Amino acid sequence: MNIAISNTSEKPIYQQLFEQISAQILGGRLDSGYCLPPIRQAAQELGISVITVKKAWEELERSGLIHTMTGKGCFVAELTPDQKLQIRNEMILEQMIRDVSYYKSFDLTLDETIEMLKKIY
Amino acid sequence: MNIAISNTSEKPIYQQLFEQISAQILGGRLDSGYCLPPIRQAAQELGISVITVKKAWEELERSGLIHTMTGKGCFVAELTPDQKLQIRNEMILEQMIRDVSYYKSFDLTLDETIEMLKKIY
Amino acid sequence: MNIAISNTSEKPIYQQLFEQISAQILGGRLDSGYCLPPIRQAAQELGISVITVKKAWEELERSGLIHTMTGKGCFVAELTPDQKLQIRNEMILEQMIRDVSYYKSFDLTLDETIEMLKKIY
Amino acid sequence: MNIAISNTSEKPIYQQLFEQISAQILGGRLDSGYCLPPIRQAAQELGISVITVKKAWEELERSGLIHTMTGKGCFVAELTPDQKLQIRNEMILEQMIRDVSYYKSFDLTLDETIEMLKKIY
DNA sequence: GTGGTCTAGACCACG
DNA sequence: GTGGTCTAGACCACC
Repeated sequence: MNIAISNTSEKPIYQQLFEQISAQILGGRLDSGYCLPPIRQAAQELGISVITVKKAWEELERSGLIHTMTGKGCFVAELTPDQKLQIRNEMILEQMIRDVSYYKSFDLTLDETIEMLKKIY
Repeated sequence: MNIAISNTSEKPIYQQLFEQISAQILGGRLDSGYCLPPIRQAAQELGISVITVKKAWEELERSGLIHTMTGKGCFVAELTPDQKLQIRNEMILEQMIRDVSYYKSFDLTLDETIEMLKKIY
Repeated sequence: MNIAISNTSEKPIYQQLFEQISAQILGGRLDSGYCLPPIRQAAQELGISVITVKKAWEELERSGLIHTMTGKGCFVAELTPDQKLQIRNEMILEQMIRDVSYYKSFDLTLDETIEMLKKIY
Repeated sequence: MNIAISNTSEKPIYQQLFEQISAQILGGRLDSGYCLPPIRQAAQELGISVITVKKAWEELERSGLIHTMTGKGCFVAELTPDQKLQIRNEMILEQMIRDVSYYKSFDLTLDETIEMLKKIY
């Protein structure tokens, strides 16, 4: 549970959780078959509500990244590296399309965008 | 009022308004001194609530892009091209920093980011 | 809101809600653009919790049957009769596949199944 | 013990066990007087918990399909073919009534139901 | 022990 | 007014 929750962020807590765990699974930092901590334990460790954790877990399951076995726990899904890469790229692409439409509304060119990106990275 | 409002977007309407007008001002499509339409008229034209328009106007004023003169209307602020460019870049940078932190959480490298951007643009 | 909730049923309340409203939308008894009652009102009318209603509404949105507009309400999605028919058949088919696998485990033949169905209908 | 347990299924494991053994008994694949394996052995073979097996056995006994003789084991009950057929049909009918009520909620006619069934079988 | 459901009630953002 | 999020706490089913 290497998770950082920001209460001040504009992003809902459950979404922060979802994104960070997604990234860990898709990046191979959480292996297939790994058992996530019980929602009550995770909630306590992170200092948030059980329900908030559950909501994040539900999103993960809906995305096919974990699999819940009632009474046993929640396990990281069995995904091939290819599948992981594809899901990762879809998630990023979906977000990036929104980002680019914002940049474009300011007439930001591709070159300008790349230049700014280089500074930030 | 060349504005496109999407009811299905996840973005709040007032923010869509704010972003589009900001972009028009900073891109020179709305000249300094131009008088924005009265909020009631704008609301009617766009088919949205007066309160929503007012909120967008307030945000614009807070950003220094327009200036409200009670009883007369809202006018685009007098800004030099340099000032406009600077505000524009700040707005974009602020957003891009958030975007990049999202990409990074998926271990997306700068090169990968640029490659995906090129496809989207 | 022509809904019947059974507290004794083994089915979760939110799922009963989801299924019944799905059926009403797909069957044309709730027209496109119709505004569902506010979740608080629906909860009160049905004598259940706001959260339970919300969960059902979320499932409906996830299935593309309704569209939520924060601050305005939840509206039945614009779907062509063809789209409705397709979604309906998919929902039924998904369930029927499970049903059939149960029948088959008892060596129930297609003819026997049809015969029993005729009696029940 | 020709049993297939699915951990990914939404159905509880004990119920999967119950249904499959019921079907085997009622279909004559498990003869009257046959001694079921000890729950510990069954649990080990299937890779599930002893408690889960015990719960399935209890359900089977409650349905009159097996008979437990403490210290000796669990034996398939003595049932005439007619009795078996009747119990089988009751079990199926009970389920099918629920299934049909679901189909009917979508205004699925008997003919449509039969047509879809034929495709699935 | 685990997750699944339902409850009541609070606070915030949006229109 | 609307929905969106988060909270605490209860009860149940499953393992």
